[in-house]
Amino acid sequence: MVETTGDSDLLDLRKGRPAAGQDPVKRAQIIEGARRVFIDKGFEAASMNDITREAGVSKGTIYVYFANKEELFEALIEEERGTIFKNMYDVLDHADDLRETLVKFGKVLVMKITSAKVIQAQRTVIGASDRIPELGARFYERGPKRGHDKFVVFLNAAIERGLLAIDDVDLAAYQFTDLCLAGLFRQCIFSYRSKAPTQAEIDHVVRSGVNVFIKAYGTATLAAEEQASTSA
Amino acid sequence: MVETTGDSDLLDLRKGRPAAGQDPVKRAQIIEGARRVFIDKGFEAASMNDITREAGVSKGTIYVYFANKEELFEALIEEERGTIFKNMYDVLDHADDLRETLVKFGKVLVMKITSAKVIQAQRTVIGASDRIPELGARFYERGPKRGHDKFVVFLNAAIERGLLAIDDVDLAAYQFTDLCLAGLFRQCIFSYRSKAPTQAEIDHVVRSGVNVFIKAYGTATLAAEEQASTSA
DNA sequence: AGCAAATCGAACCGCGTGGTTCGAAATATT
DNA sequence: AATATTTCGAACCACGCGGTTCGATTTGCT
Repeated sequence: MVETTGDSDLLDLRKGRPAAGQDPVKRAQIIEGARRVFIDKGFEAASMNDITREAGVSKGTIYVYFANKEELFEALIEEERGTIFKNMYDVLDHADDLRETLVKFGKVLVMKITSAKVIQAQRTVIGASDRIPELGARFYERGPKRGHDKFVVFLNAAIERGLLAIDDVDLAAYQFTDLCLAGLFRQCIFSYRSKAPTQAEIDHVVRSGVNVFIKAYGTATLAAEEQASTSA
Repeated sequence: MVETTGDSDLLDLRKGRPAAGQDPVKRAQIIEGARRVFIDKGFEAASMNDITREAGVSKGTIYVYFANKEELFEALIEEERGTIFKNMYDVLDHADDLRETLVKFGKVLVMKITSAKVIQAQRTVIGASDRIPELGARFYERGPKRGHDKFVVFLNAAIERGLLAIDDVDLAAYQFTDLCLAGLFRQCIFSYRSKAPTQAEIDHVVRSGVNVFIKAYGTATLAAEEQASTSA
């Protein structure tokens, strides 16, 4: 209702000095408090006073660093996204045996995405996506989508090596991801599972997923290579 | 806090006439209002006054039918679940060509699950699942899970007919579902797609998913049958 | 028409909301 | 030590919250 944003923008332009709130430590401290509150209460149920309490920072100070609740929430999600997807796709860079690389990649992927922390974060984002669609879109685009693109590159390389034969690589990449997550993601996100899948479960699902994927897209060349390595 | 449920149950037994709040029309009217408000604002942001307004029913009356906000919300979700999954698995009963049955099933599944309405409902449930895990669990159990079980039965029948060879049928059922949804569900739920997938997209993804599934689990018998029908 | 049941609608409760302000206190910088 | 910058913390705002109550009104049945 109140047009404070426009005013402060004008103030920012008035001087070169950007108002205040530039201490990264304080900023991190606020976001850390915000994380605890937002993640376990959701966007709507969370109150700025809760965050104030949890962060150990005065309300006034928070409003120096973040214009409003929504902006603080977005900053938090941006950070969460970063830590979640960091290093997730490193396995793809090691030119290993194709099957084993897929298995390793699948495991990392499933383990991260279905971990209790990440599921909770995703729930928060999904819940907020209804009222702030751009937030969910940005999360997906800079998170899962970016990883998907890296995986497409990986698949194309495997195709070039004659190991895979895929007509729609983009779709195949999605298929692989969802084969690895088969059932697990939906179960976790709906709280049907109260706990994250065990390592054994993940192993089983991922290995089976890789089998399906290779049976569908693996070439004779790949089969020959695998035959050779097992008989060796 | 207030034990109205137990009391009214006693009252119900006392006379043939059920205490109050038993008019299914009024009840439906309240739930319809609740639907509009809950679905587009989420559980927390929705207010009972909003629902009162939207349903055209007085606050007092609502509290005759539902003990509190949470109970009303649960009743709504229960209803939504029912309408969403109704008739979704009918295609499985028609003993058709296996491949075409899978395609039909996949299409219905994806179309329903990724429709704007259903996505919005799922977001609401997921968002609320953080604070009311049993709600999400119940939704999943009586919705997706129930359908999954039906599909497992279908797959077992196909195995018995010698058309498929599957070691872990339960897992394979999840794999099929997620192959059909490849990428789409996550994109929709995170608002990365602002609109539901087109019919053409669904066709493409489902057909590809079925191909992968059959390449992985189809038997020589199935291949021979398909060969025969195409050459006929 | 008469009666009992259901519904309405408004008021009340205590409390917390997000947002904003501002002087006092603490902290850095010179 | 003096100064400039941040942070604190409390107060204030108008408002809506979920929940509950209750007398007046409407409704439906006999």
